[in-house]
Amino acid sequence: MATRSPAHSTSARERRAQKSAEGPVTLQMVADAAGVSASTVSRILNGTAVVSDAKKQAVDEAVTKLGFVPNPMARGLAGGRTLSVGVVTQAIDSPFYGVALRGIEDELDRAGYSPLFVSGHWNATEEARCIEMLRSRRVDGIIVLTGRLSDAALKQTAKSLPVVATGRRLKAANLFSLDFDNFEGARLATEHLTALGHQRIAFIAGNAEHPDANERLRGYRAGLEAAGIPFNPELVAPGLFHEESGMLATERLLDTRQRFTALFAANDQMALGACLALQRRSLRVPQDVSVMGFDDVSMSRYTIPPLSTVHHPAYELGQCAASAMLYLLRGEKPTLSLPAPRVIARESTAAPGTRL
Amino acid sequence: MATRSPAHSTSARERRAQKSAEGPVTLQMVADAAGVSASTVSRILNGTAVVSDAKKQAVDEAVTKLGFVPNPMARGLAGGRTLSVGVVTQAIDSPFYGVALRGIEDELDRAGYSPLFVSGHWNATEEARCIEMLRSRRVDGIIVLTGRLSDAALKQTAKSLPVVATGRRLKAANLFSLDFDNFEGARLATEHLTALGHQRIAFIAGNAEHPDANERLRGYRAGLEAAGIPFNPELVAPGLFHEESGMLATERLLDTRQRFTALFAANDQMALGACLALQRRSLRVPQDVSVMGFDDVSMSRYTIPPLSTVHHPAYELGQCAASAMLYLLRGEKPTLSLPAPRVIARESTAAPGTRL
DNA sequence: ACATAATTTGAAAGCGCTTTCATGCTTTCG
DNA sequence: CGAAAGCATGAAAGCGCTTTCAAATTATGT
Repeated sequence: MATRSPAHSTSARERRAQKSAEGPVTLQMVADAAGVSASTVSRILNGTAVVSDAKKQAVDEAVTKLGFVPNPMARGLAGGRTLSVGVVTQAIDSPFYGVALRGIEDELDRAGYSPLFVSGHWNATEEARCIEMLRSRRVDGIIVLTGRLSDAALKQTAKSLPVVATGRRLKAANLFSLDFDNFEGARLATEHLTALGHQRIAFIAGNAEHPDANERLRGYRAGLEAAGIPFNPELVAPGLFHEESGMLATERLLDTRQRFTALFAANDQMALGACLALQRRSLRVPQDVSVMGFDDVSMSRYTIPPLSTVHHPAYELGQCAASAMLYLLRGEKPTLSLPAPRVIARESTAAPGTRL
Repeated sequence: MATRSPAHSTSARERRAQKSAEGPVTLQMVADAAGVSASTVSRILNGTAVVSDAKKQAVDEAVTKLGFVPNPMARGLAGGRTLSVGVVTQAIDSPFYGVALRGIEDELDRAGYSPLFVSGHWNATEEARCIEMLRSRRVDGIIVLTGRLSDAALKQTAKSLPVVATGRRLKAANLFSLDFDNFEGARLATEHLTALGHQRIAFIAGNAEHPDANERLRGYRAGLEAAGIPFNPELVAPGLFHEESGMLATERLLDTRQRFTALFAANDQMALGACLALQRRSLRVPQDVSVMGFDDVSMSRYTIPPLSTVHHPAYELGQCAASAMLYLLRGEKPTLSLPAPRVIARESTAAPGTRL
């Protein structure tokens, strides 16, 4: 480590001063302290080669004594890895995806990786921008939580970077996809309702461009069919996956004067909005109409009444995605799958009593 | 850029091949393409020095033509900056902090910075670990959203890195703190209740170690006092800021047989739990007891009944914090403050009617 | 016009780490 | 016992960029 010539040492001096104060300990310093070469320290730290126990000991001591922490940027620059994985989420403040992010964070952390979260806001263009940004930050891999990006685009990025995508079902090298069985979940939910005796079940659909939304609609129809109930398009209203839209959809449904004794919303947030709309019309849940949600967002246990819903394992989803990424990064092929959907019957559903 | 000796070019060749395939374009490549030196390109990119228009033109063209994206790691290593700021949040999936994170993300993004989120889980030790981790990643600054870390620790960190902290009020060089007026918010909420005619107002407190919690309790007492209502410790129950604890606290309150016509919870989540507990005891909100929350989490508009609460500007909080960090990074002194608290009267509060 | 100051620009030295490559060693075997 | 092998280790070459330093060029002063 050559010292700069004293003539123009202004910044050099500053930096040095900072260093002696409490500044970054470098590999070289550790090497000096342990009386070995930098290469050896690096080798020990990474377990890249066999090193005599004596030196290993000395280095370990020096590391703890100096409190050495490798500089990830230098490491990344030199080694081509950053120990960070990009996560494209849609909205960091979504009650559902938020917990998935926590799952990712926890799992990645265990392996010494750090997540880099960026939000695509359900917008393909923005998602593409996010991915570009993550690449420029040289993340080691990318996890895409659902979103609107085309499968082709995903496969394309998988050509240069391991990719894990949720909410899709696609096969490609270097790409692992993880899909929750939305169809089955919705079918189960519908079955729960028909088993209770409901015949006229309304449905609030999700955003049509959203892959999950269509699966859930399909599941609803399948559930109906299994119970021998004809599908009535007048009983389904479009929604946007948020409370407000659930409320509006319910009002619209009510206005059509179609009768229904149960209402199944494609997610909990819309179900919540639906409950409010129902209440405003003096309809009681579940006595007058049963309401069923989907996702089992944490808050659903505490709504009034507590919402019956389909459990969608968000945390596990995040964990699995992260875990799969870790496999990919190690060059292995992940073989993971999500828990099957199951309905959580709480108090918003009951056998049809009073009719609408 | 010297080429390695052909003898051991295996990896070099691979890398080169990858490069020509679609790989990372380097500064040097741009320089070559534009017929200038790397230094010049760097200068142009960073606006570090005056460069002739002709060269600037040529470089700009080369950059867009090759689609050059600077490698942030190299940049960080060389320049000592990473264009990233660490954000220690408490739980990435919190309904309140989630939107603050979005505010941070948006604001930082505007300036070309990226946030690095880590969760401290309301645990001082973990927060310290997070900060350590962020330092090791060489973030340019750290934003700490409330949390349990000691002020001293924060000041210490500020000695080597700009720090913006929310939920505190402390002065130090290189450190900016941003505090929402929880006291005033709680006072206002209580005032809202007393103005409605409530005399017996119960309070569900937050976690005692949480700074905000105490301020809110103080505000409650101040509000009571202003209305000439004596403070009754029997009417306050401790909570943990989540739904379950709100529910339990309410049950405990009900069990003491203390009468109250209104219930003020230190946050919306607990208020929600309280509503559920009340409902289970066949107490109607607001006819039998008015319920007031705090935070105005997005979901509160849609609870049954829609929750009266104090608006806590989470998004703005995030934005301000990020903006302040940007100032600090530029070496300027931020002068920002948060909007004042205001109560949002919805349907969970009303004049006392039936008594308990 | 000539010397001197002011500009632009390139060469080169790092930033802190990984990874060859080469070098002394110790080991093994004919 | 000497040659071929095997090991642990260090020196040095980058990774892609920023920033000095000095050289080259141009503008300025007398």
